[in-house]
Amino acid sequence: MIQSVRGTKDILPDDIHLWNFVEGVFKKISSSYGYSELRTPIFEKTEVFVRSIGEETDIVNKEMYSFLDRSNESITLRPEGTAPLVRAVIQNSLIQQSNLLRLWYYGPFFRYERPQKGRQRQFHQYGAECIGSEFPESDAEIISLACDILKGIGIKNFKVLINSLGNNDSRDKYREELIAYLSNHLSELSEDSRRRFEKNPLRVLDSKDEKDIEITNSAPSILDFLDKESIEHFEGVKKILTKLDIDFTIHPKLVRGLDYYNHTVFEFQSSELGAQDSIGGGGRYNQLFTEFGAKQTPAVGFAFGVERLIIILEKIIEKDKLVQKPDIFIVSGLNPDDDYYISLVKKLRNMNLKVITDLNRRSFKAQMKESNRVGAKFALLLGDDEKNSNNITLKRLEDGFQQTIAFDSIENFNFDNQ
RNA sequence: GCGGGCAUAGCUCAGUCGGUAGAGCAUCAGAUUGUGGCUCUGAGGGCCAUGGGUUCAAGUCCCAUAGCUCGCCCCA
Repeated sequence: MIQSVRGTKDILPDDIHLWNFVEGVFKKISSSYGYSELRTPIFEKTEVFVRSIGEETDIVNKEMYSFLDRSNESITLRPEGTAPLVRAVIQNSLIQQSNLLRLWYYGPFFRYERPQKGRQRQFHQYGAECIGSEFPESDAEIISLACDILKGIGIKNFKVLINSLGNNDSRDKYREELIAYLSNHLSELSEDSRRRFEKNPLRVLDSKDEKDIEITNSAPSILDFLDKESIEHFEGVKKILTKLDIDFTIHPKLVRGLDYYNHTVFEFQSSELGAQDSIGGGGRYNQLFTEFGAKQTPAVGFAFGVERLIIILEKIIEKDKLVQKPDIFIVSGLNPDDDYYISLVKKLRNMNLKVITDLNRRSFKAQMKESNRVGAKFALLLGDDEKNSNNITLKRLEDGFQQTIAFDSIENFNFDNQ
């Protein structure tokens, strides 16, 4: 049997309702915050990601789906959304047209990783970016938007972790101090963390190894290295979040995987997910535009892993509630090409009712069963009797109540309030 | 890229000491002609993941390959 590619999944009719629901929440909440959707292509020149994400990151080194196209250009299936969006903003001069952009995106992304729960090779992200403000109120707006989406989906048990990496000066100073501290404990660190130490020392801070945690607990804290500007920014964010009643935890060891973050970084976690407990995260990236050769432009944004949201949603909602049941199942003894039958179906569909008919010429009884199985509100019984008297028979399946209605007065029948 | 586990009907799973497959649910059909759910009766449905090996004999034991899954790494 031919199978789908490893790490990819079909979203079946049974599950699509969950996706439609979540996607509806994305649209509704984004719109209520004044965010507009921006769709970028699913692939980009490889350069877009190498420049922005950082050459030393695992994403770029071993997780990208890159290939040479027929004109020998290196192309990459997008592994994340911020870089393409920034590319699009610059290329289309959007920031020149308006000095503040509120944008969101949603779609599939690709990383060549070992699949596990909540992690696939083709996965989906929703993200929002606020571009053009350096002030803490924009950080707060983004975090608030994210929280409202989670609430809109019905997810209540999530944690908001925040931290500040400070501006470049603060971050560099801290990096040096951290390296100095860790060098003294190198031999005690796990193998993984020694490797991180070489490539990206900040990442040692979120090791899961017990011994590493012990060591980094005594390491200098980034928060002690923030300069005046960085402190003011961080305090501003915290103040607004508090006033918005957003319950956050300051987590000085939170650093994010992508190189382009500075100042505020944050992450949303849920305990429902096992090891992949992060449902989303983001932060401020004031330098990213300059990486693309554009004028420095302050920005802040975040992304959710939609598969992870769906996993949680499945646990807290009854799928049935999202399914639109048919209004009418037509149980017919007439020929499938009978004029009376066809004009009836046409009429009902024109009334915007969800109408299902039998296509397998099955027995009257089997059609009744089917109407029950699909959860239709009414079975509409149709045969020679009805045809000859220009009537229909409607049976309410919930309680079996049956009534006869004239064909010409169907428009006046209220199918909802029955 | 590195470890552990799993695989039998559409689904959830049995399958003894190695002797060529079972249940429940679902599906379909009947239980006096055009009336569902409950009940009863019956039916269909399996290359036992794939490929090798051991054996008189393999769903069962061994190896390999894909896949899924749980961790690590990484990240959303």
